[in-house]
Amino acid sequence: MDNICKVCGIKSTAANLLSNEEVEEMSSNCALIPFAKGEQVIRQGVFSTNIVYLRSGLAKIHIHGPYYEQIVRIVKAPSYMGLPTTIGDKINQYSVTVIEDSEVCFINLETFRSFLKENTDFGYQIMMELCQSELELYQCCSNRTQKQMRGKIADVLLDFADRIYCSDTFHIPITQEEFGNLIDASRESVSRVLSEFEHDGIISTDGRKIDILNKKLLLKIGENG
Amino acid sequence: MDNICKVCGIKSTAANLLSNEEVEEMSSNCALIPFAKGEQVIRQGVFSTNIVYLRSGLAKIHIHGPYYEQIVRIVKAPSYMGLPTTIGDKINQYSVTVIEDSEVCFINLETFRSFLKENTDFGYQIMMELCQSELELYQCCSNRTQKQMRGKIADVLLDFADRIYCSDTFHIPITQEEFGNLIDASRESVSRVLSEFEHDGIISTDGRKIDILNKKLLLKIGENG
DNA sequence: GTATCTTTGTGATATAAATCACATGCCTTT
DNA sequence: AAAGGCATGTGATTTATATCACAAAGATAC
Repeated sequence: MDNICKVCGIKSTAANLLSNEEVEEMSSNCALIPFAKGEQVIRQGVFSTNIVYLRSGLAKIHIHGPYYEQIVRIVKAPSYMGLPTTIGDKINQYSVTVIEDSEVCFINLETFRSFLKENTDFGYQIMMELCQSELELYQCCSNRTQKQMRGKIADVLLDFADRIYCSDTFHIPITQEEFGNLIDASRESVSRVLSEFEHDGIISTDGRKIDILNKKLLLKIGENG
Repeated sequence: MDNICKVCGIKSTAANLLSNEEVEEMSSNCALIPFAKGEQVIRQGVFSTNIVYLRSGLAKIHIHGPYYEQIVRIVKAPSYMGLPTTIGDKINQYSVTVIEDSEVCFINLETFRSFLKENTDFGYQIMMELCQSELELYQCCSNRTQKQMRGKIADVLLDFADRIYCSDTFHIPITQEEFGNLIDASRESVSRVLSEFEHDGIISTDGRKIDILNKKLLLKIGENG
């Protein structure tokens, strides 16, 4: 059996705390699988059977709402996906779908659990990551509801530029419909505000391609709601 | 030194997994303090220095938003408060204020950390609780934005009845202004919908006292948004 | 017990954003 | 290359809810 995890250059911070024997054990209980844009990795409502690690690519976390499928957030690799729903609850409480071609590692849940129980450094690191993502959710909660559309759209554009693509020129990886579901707005409103931003010289667009021209103003719009 | 934690009848599930020696150590590094309604236990923006355990009472978790202080959720004792912001980040990312007279245990952070590192059962249990609260936040996120006022108000009333007070008759522990901040609505709208519910015979009110008369209908309003 | 502040109730008006409607553009499939 | 389907742009209209305004009722302080 080849020890694929050992040679993997993009292991998680937690996995780097595992011993050689543990890495080997992980390797034997882990599968690296390519996912094409649009394929679903975790499905809300079904049993969770594996830990999911997004090795490369980009994914959206989404959840059934009363009216539409709400996109809660967009996660960039490398990152575990859905830890709380996998280790905390038997049934997935939300879905994860890849929005760019990605690589996903499926790690056997029992193997992962045994690391948690036996390697306290590993457990501690995973716990820190859970804490971090919970804190981000709190932020999410208050921004989502108090800001108005222009502010929320500005925030998302800045998030793409700064966190996801690390460039002021990028390609929006979701449709305007999904963009709306991410910020709780209608597709039409997203389109209108984007046009408005372009008209005001804040961005330039070419299809899904976005160029941020006046970042300072965009930041200000984001702050003021 | 008296071992107050040993005789405490409402220890957390995690604390019940500690050894006698550990309980004794916790006892020596822990203070039980009464809090009066309205007093703040955790303040956003300052250093976190202790683990906070709400032993009895009721508290609200709130966070600065761009326009108002958003109440994220209401937590009933017994429960740890603000674990992610205490162990995950040095600076509190949100505030916790007691909304009924309560008892709070402050546990030394380093003591708690040492339990996490040395007692894997304890650590595992804390991790499960973190997972659980993160999942609740996801739910929060989608309900908060997709439902309209009547639905959100119905949900909160049902939550008070079923989770918080376990009775269809109860006293609302927050002002209508705060009620609004919890569901992202204006104070006036809350007042209006409550009047409406009373007029429709769904609830009866006497000041802050609420009696749920038609729970089935309330559930339906909550579901339909 | 009176005065002051806070909380609540309710009408009138304003407004952000949804919805509806339809045109246009773009990708994919054959 | 044509056809069909999905994604986008933009105007007109509707609607839920905020905001404004003020009165009444409770709570708290003096």
